Amino acid sequence: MITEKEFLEHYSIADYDRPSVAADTAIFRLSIKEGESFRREPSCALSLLLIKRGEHPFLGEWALPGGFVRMDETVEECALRESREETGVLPAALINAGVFSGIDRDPRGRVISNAFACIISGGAEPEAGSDASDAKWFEVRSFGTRDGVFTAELENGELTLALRLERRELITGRHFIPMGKQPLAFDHAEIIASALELLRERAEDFEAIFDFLPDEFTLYALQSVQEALTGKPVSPANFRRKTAELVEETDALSHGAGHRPAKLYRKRREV
Amino acid sequence: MITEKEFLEHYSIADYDRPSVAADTAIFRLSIKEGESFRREPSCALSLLLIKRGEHPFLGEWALPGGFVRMDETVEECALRESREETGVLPAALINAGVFSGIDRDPRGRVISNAFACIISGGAEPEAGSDASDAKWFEVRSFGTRDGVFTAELENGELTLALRLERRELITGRHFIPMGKQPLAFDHAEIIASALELLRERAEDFEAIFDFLPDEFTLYALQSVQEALTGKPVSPANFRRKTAELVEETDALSHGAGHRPAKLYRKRREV
DNA sequence: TCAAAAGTGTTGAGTCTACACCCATGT
DNA sequence: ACATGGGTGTAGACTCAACACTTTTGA
Repeated sequence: MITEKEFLEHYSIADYDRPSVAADTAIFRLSIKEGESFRREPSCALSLLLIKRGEHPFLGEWALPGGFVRMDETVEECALRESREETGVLPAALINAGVFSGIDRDPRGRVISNAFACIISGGAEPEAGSDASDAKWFEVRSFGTRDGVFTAELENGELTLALRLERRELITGRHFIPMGKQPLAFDHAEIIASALELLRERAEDFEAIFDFLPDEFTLYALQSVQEALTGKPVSPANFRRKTAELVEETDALSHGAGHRPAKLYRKRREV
Repeated sequence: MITEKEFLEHYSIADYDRPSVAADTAIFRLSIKEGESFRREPSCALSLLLIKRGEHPFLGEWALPGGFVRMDETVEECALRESREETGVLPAALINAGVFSGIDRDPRGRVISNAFACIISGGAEPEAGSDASDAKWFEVRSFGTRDGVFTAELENGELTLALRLERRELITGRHFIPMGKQPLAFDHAEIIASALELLRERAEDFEAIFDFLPDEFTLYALQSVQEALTGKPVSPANFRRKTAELVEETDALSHGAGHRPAKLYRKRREV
């Protein structure tokens, strides 16, 4: 009987065939649309960062930022790194959106991808950031599942990408199956569908919405985030009550809009 | 400019360092404990399948069933295969429990593991199945998080494995950090903690509970499953009402217990 | 006969929705 | 002045936990 030390000395993991591992990131933030009048608060919309592929495969097509996991980083670290490389800042949250391991999902060979939804905090104007590159923010116009079909529209001012996938419940969980060719590289349409649905579920439970905002925010802003993610309007009075225990007041006030100043709130630390 | 076809002809994915990919499965089922009297319905407890490692590394320690993903199967197919190899049946459900990619989690080298919670339907007596092997069902005695510390006890009649991990909320999501050496190989204590917490969350939403039962079941059985997973007792009257829209009656009745027969129900197909 | 589960009804507490209403601001 | 968001109050609908109660069975 050999010891574990001896075993490991003779074991070579490279003797076995193995896939490559990547992390793909669906990076979300809010894009702010100026209000029509000096009184009206700016409204916000969910935006997703896509890059135009500059190399094969899928040259010239739109894709999620992603890359191979290095030998000295975890999958999460890889996703954080990718996200920072593309946006310049660390995301406020990273949500695991599942593994995508279809055998032919990458023409270069067997690549297993771990998908993440990344949230960038503090809204920004469209087209800010690394606009020199081929990265562009796409506004998520309307998305959701109806009659078992998930649809979404991603638009960037010049072009609109329309997604359409069948949503199916299998024993391995929820899956999205492309209905025809999708306007995205690899299986990224499926990843986006999963990430969007995940994000909406979280938003309905008041979970991911804080991550889109700075540390201090008005309740109106928080409500706008939830409405942007869920698509459902809520009455301000009721929203205020439902979030009452999730936030705490600060002394600061938000001045300068054409209406009564609002208290700034902070996310309440769990007890 | 070369075409995609030319690019792929010269691309060799094997030129890059890459990790191995595994799937680890936390396989759950219910174990039935006979009632004390002829009248009392048998009660049930959540059980988890562990195997005693017969080879290095972690020789002799308890671990989750798992193995490397083959080049011709997806991660989910691998998990289903593992699960079937150990139990002889296909699981009723497979729930993604996250990626575990710590750099030193496997002494053989870089191994990234995708974790799954698998549910085996139709309760069974303790020690049934492939008892010749080193696989054993461990009853999950009590588990949960209190004051930021997750604890669980896994017991198999002869021995008890006590888990104790710190639960921390990071920007990359929920993580469990072992408090001292855990009585399981690799990082499997962390995987088990994640899987158990996931399962409990689902059970609270009436989600995973159907998968533990045969197609037709009594409401009492369904309630027992939920109580076993959540640890919280419910009143039968209220449980019945809350599940009313999730199930549909069948014509069959459950006879032979020392009390009034119960209608058998089926899970309602979604509309 | 009787313990146990099957099932129904009810009551009171709490929650949520919708609406009405006043407040404070900056142009 | 006034549009706009900030913020409180409240009636009616709805939900839910708890408890009481009747029914049906097999040994």
